[in-house]
Amino acid sequence: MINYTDELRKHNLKATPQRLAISDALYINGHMSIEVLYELMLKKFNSISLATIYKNINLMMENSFIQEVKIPNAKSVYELTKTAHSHLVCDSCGEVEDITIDLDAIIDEAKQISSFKIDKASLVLSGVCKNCQ
Amino acid sequence: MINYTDELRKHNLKATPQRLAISDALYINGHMSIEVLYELMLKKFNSISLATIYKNINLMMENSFIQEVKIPNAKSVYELTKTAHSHLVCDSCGEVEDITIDLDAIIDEAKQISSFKIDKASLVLSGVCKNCQ
DNA sequence: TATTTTAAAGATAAATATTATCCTTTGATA
DNA sequence: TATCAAAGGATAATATTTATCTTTAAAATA
Repeated sequence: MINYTDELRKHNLKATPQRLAISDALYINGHMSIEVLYELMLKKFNSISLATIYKNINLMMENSFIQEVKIPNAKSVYELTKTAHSHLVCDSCGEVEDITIDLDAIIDEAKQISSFKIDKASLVLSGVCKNCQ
Repeated sequence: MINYTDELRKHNLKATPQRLAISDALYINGHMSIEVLYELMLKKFNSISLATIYKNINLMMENSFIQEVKIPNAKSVYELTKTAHSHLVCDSCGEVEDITIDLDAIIDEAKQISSFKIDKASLVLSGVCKNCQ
């Protein structure tokens, strides 16, 4: 188990017990929706407020400690910020997995055929996971 | 100007004036949020209900007549369904543009390194558009 | 370590966004 | 043109997210 105290502070976030628990939950589960995260946090802090979840998620995003992953036909999930990567989503069970694919060639191609200055690529691949096949 | 009557019917959607107007608006504007679409439709039908917008957007999505585009840090926009393509988003003005890039190589790579059965790829590139540079 | 300061937590109200319901109207088919 | 299922409008009900206010606690500092 990692202690996220320093990591939070590096992102200008006070290391409160609630934030440490959110960090742990995201570390363990990888990707969580607001709803699921709230349910889980309620087990640890029986009086945690939903507003606390929202405030922390928003602040953690502003400070780049976590990131939102928008998924086709599903609610957003959140993950700890790590090196750039893409996502795999199971259309059957909803499971979200990280996958690292080099998108440089794609980005270069896009730069050539468009007039945009491109600096980020977000790729979500949908399909059926091993378990659901 | 295209007449979407037949196109709607092909997707099992009755061709009502409201739906024809929504189709036209999406054809002309390319990508629109619920909010902007509603504002625009109000100019044409001064008593159109917001519920009508939602009901139609949802039904049109179910029937694959339109598609939702989820964008990082912004509200979803909707577009008429066309052949598979990716999107470019301007972080400055929010403009969304279509871009066609072959993602087959990427999908093949993902298939090899994961245990998922992959059937769809959704790519959103972010940057700064010509106008905002 | 005690004190002070500032920010976060909790409770809850308010604001937004989305969906459901019910009645009226209308598009599509015969 | 008559019929009927479906769509529209009005609006209530839910769901989601944000704001406000008071209390509590993290972290800086004396």
